[in-house]
Amino acid sequence: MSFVEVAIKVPLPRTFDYKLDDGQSVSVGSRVEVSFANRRLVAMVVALKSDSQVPENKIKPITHIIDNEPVLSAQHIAFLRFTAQYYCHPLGETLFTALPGALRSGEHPDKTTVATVTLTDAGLNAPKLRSKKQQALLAQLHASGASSITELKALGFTKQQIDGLQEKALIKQYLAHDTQWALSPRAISSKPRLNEEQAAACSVINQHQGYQTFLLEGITGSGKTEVYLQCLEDIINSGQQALILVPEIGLTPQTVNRFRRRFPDTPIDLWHSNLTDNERLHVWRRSEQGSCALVIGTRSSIFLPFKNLGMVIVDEEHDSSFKQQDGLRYHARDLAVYRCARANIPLILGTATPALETLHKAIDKKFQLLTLSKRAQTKADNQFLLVDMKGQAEQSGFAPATLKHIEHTLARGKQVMVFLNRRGYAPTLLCHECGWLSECSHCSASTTFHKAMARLVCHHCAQQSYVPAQCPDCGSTQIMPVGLGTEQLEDFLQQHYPDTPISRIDRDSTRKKGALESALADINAGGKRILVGTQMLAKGHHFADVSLVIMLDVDGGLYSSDFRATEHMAQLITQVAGRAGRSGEPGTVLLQTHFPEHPLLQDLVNNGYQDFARYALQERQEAALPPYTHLALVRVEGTNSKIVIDFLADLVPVNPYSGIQLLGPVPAPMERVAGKYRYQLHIQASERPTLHSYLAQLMNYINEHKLANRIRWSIDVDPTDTY
DNA sequence: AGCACGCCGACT
DNA sequence: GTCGGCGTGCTC
Repeated sequence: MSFVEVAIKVPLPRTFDYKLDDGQSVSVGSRVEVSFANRRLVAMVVALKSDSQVPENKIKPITHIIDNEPVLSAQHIAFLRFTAQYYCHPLGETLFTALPGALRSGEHPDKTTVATVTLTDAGLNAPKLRSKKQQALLAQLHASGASSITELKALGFTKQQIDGLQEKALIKQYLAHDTQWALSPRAISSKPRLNEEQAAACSVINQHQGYQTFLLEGITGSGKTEVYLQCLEDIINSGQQALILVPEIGLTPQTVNRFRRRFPDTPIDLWHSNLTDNERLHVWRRSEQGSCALVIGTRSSIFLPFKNLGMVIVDEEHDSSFKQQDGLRYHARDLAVYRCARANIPLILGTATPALETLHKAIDKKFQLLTLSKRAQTKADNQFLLVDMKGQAEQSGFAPATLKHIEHTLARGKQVMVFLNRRGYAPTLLCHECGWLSECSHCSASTTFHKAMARLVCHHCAQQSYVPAQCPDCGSTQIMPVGLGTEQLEDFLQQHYPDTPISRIDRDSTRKKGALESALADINAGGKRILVGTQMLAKGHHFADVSLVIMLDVDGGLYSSDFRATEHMAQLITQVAGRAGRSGEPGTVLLQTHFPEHPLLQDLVNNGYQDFARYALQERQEAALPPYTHLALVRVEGTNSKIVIDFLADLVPVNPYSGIQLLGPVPAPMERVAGKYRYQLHIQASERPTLHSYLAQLMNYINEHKLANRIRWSIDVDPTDTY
C-alpha cells in the first residue's frame, strides 16, 4: 500500500495522508482532489510514502488525480516550504497563495492560450490613420513586435482599438503557441554611455559568479535603471530569465516601455493585480516553460516558477508594498534574498533610500554596496527650506512664508507641488459647543469629512454616513471640520489663487479607471500650475516643470509610536525632493515643521539620506530595535475583547525564555476595526534563530489552546507596520 | 476555514 | 410541537 501526504488550503499546521489505489500513481507537486471533512477540495501532493502514522481506518482514498505532470517542482516546493516555516504560516495556505487562481481551483495548467497580436504586411507599411489611439497602437507594435493582448492592455490600449485595427486588416490576432524563445543574438537598441560609477557597478555585478546580493544605492537621477538594463543584457544573452520586482504603483507604462525599447525582440511579461485569472496562468506557465525572458512584476511575482532564473532585481527595495499585510505576511525582497541564495544567482536591490535593514546588511558586508553618487544628467542639488511653524498664523495648514514661496514660484511660470498624506477634507468633525467628534461606529477612529461627496467616511472600514446638520449629542448647528486633508488644501488654494489651474491627485480623485493617467497627462501638458496630492504623487511620476515642492506635515514622522516613522518620513522627503527641479535648474523643497532643530531632520536636510540613515542606525542600535534585534508580532482579533485579551495574556509564560523579550498584550494602534477588537503581543529576540525556535514552540502552544478557535490569530514575522 | 452535531427560544 | 440560533470540535 502506498500513501501520499497532501497539503490543503486550510488554516491548519498539519498535512494529511491519503491512500493510493493499486495502479494509481502521482508525483510530488501534482494536484489531487480529495474528500476532506465532507468537502471536495484541491490538494497538493508534498510527499509519497510507503506507510503512514495515521490509523488505517481514518485514511481515505484520493478521489481524483488532477495533474499527470507536477505543477510545482520539488525545488519550488522547497522554496515555499521555507516561506511557510519562516513566516509561521500553514504549508497548505502558503502553497495555494503562491499558485495562480486558476491552478488553485483545479483548472488544467494549459487551459489558456492568450491571444497575441502581430502586424500584417499592410500594417508594416505604417499607414496614416485617422484615429490617434489606433495610430499609437500601430506604433507600439512596430516597436515591440508581436505582443499579447495582456501586454497591450497594460500599456493602456483597449480591446476596441485592437479590434479596430483588425477590421482594417492591419494586424492579425492568433493564439500564441508557446515555445522556448530561440537563443540568438538579441537586438539591443542603442544604449547610453555609462558614467564611471555606473560602469564600475555593472562590471562588479557582471563579473560575479553565483549568489551575491548587491545594494545599488543611487541618488535620484543617478541612472540605476541603466545599470539594471546593462546587467540584464548579459543574462538575456546567456539564455537565462530575470525577474524585476517593482512597487505596486511602479508598474507604469513608462517603466515597461523602457525595457521594451531596450530589448525589442525579447519576450517580456508583466505580473500585477489587474491581470485576469487566465492572463495570470499564462504568465505563470510562460515563466515555467522558459517562454519569457523577463517578468516585471509586483510583490507576488517572487513566487513565479522560472525554469532558468539567472537574476532578480528589486527596484525601490525600501518600498512598503513589498510586504504583504494579510494572510501569508511575506516580504518579497527578503524572499528574493533567500531564493537567489538557493538558486546561486545575483540579486540587485536598487534604491536612493535603502531600508535600514538593507543598509545594515551592506555595512556588515553581507550585501555588497555599490554607490551611484553622481547624477547622469548634471544638475545642481535641490535646496531644502525648513519653515518653522511655531506661532505661525496658518491658513488651511499653510504658513505665510509658504504662501509667499508659492506666489513667487507661480510668478516665474513654474509648477508647485503640495504633499499631505491625508485625503478627504478634514480627518474629523467637531461640535463647537459640546465637543462631540464624528467617530466610526465600528472602528476606533474618527470618520473623515469628504466635502465634495458630502459624506463622512471611515478610512478603515469604508463605512459611509451623511453629514449631520446638527450635533447628534447636543443639537447645536456649530459643527466644524478639524484638521487637514488634500481636498481642503485644493479648496483653499483655489479660493486663494482663483485664476490658477489646480489638480488634486489622491485615491479619491483617481478612483475611476484612467483618471490618474489623464490627470498626469494634463499636468505634463502644463495645464495645471499647482498639484496637490498624497504620496501617490511622489512615486515614479516625472514632472519637468515643478520647481517648488512643499510637505505640509513633517512632524507626524518625527514623533510617532512607530519606530519606523522617521525612516519612512526621510524616505518620503527624499523621494519628494527628487520630484523638484528635474528640468535643469535646482528646485526648492519646503518642509513645514514645529521642530526645525530636530537632529534627524537637520541631518537629512544638510547631509542627505545616506548620512541620516547611518545616524538613524546608531539610534536603532542604542534602543535595541531592528535591525539590531528581531521582531515578531502575535496579532489577535475577535468580537469579544475579553477573550482576545485573555488568550494573549495566557501566551505570556511565567518564566521568561532566555534571549526572548515579550511585551504585551497591548491594544493594536487601531484597537477596533470593522467591529473587531485587535490586540497584539510583541516578541523581540537578539538572535534570529532564537526567535524562530521560540515561535515554533509558541505555535504548538497556540494550536492546543482551547480559546484558539474563538479568535483569529496570526504571527507577523519582521512586521513593518505595528498595526 | 467550513461543516456537522448539539442543545435552548419564537414561529407555522 | 419544529426551525434555527451559533458554541465547540474535527478534518487524513
